[in-house]
Amino acid sequence: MTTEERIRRQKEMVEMAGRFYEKKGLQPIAGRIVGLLTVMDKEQYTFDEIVEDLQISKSSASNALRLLEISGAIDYITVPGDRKRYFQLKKRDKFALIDEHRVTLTDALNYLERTLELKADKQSENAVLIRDMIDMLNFFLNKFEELKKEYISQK
Amino acid sequence: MTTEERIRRQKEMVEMAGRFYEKKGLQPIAGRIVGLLTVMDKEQYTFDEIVEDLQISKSSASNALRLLEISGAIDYITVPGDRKRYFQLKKRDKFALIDEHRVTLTDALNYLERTLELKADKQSENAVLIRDMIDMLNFFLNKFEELKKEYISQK
DNA sequence: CTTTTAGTTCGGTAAATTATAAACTAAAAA
DNA sequence: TTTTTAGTTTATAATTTACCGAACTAAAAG
Repeated sequence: MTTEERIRRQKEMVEMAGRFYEKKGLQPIAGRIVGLLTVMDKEQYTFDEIVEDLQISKSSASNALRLLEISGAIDYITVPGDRKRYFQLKKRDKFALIDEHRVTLTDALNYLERTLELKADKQSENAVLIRDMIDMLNFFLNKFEELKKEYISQK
Repeated sequence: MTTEERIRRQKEMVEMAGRFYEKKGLQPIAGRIVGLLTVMDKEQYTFDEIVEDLQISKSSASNALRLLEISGAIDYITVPGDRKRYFQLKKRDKFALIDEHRVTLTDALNYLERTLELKADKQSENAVLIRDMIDMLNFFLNKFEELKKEYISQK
């Protein structure tokens, strides 16, 4: 693969990544920024480079960058004697992705438990289904921690 | 807890459930409908009951119900000699919730694999992080199936 | 044949979201 | 001191989403 070919494909991938992050609730421009910082070989981008590469306005960039920093997706470094910020993907624990899912499942578990409590007839079809799901969620959530340990020790 | 107290709390719970499903991408009214069918003791609702209970227009109800049926969240039964549809939560496999997460994680895995392939320097910080995440996702996704089997056999 | 029932479809609108341009600011450079 | 840099803020435009009312329809009931 030539360098130009690689860069072309990477730019396509930034778009795909953007849509991927949009589905997770990011606004389009924020998604593209995360895509850019994840997919391209360059790992630090200045404000102006982001504006230029994604062809967006400075205000959109400013807004999205602020949001992404608050939410912990990105951060930036500075170099002494250089006023620019160099934005980069926040180096997260590799378990972060899995842990997010664990949180979502825990939320679901809480919602289902509170719902079951309020059922007049705990033997109704829905109540039984809810109880089954609660039971299964508990099983999986407990195993999560075990799996993490197993994974770490195996390395 | 008196019956009125229970119903009052259940109605509060329908709101909470609605917001819960909104976060999953459902529009507000669709979320409330799923909440209603999940939380309340009544397990089948007619079109008019939904319109009445949630205080929404017929068109909003029609729209949301169509969407929810297409997406497989609800279905309805009919009774011979009765033109009404009785909407209910689709009785899904209790693993459905877990399986959805598996699909999401698989999507993430694909995205990361395609991204890693395009990296010029596979030893760059991001590339190494991406490889670690891919490795861990593979580990967890494989264990998922094992866990399902373990859960089923233990019952 | 007319009326009622059980919704569906269409057109419009209000509200929310997303993005922009332009004015502004604080710090550094000239 | 003036100018430039590196953004931020503000006001607004454009787009999208969510919802409603009203007209409509197909089947059943009267």
